[in-house]
Amino acid sequence: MSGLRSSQVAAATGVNLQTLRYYERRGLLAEPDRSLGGHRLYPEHTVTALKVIKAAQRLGFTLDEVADLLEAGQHRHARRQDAGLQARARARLSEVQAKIANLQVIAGTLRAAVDAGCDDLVACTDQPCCPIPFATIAVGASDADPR
Amino acid sequence: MSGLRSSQVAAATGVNLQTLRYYERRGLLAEPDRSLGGHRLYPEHTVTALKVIKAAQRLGFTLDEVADLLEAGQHRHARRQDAGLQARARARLSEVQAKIANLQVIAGTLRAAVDAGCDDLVACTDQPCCPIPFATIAVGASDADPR
DNA sequence: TTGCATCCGGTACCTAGGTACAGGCTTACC
DNA sequence: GGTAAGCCTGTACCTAGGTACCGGATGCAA
Repeated sequence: MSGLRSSQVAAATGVNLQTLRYYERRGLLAEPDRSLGGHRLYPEHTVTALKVIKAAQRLGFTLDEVADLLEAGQHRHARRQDAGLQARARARLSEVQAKIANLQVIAGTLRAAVDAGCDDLVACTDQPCCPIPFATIAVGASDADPR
Repeated sequence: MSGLRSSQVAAATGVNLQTLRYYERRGLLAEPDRSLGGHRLYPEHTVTALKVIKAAQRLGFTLDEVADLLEAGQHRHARRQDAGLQARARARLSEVQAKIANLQVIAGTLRAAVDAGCDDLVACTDQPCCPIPFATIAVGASDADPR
């Protein structure tokens, strides 16, 4: 009985060895078979699974969401209405679009600050000669992920 | 001798009371005067300062950067070449633009996934009939803030 | 002066996604 | 069989930006 050793999987995917175990704890990776001595022996498709996980992360899904999506893919029947990749992708898409819109507002403000030549946050805020309303700017348009 | 009590400042700015002390520890707020019993008495302009801090945060600056910017605004001479608001705003602007570009790639991919009707991450990855290359998608275009 | 709301400092905890370390066992190769 | 590399579990730590809790002190009004 054979399989990939954890360092091989790590090397093949660029994922840290500790992270592999972390994903296992989080339920993203199935528990692999073990050697007689207790060492993990991964099946080949684990490499694919990790690539999928990383791709989904790059699309902005959290690890919890990725776990749900993988789960939903397994037993397709008896799953919640909005658990499918379709619905999640649509929801995620509108989040990403909202984020883009926020960032465009922010970019516009930064450009204005540069163009106006402001060089002191507090002075600009106190005096109305500065065109940038620092005290009230872009409320609710946080750069941070709002999820 | 008077001034605003911490709860008044908190209420006026929507900032948590603990956060006020946190900002003081981080050097974002000057240490205020105290009552005889040791209670903080804030000057009026602290409210403005907090609004500025929150605005700068919304523009995507970290608290460390905000502290630097406030510092730089105080003693304008003898400061580093790139410490000014101008330079920082320019740098931040290009970061924001890069982030927008990344998100646009991600949005495009999500749209493709929705249009193609994929509903199973792993199946889509294994079979080449799916137009979405989950295993190789948008490498380096993480949604996470790359700073 | 009593009573209650507020504030104090210090410390611990939270999210998200990992990463590192310690001490001991296993595997592989010569 | 020896030995070095690799792997095991468990636990602690990291970033960033806060938030919560505790026991005790203070402020203020009646």
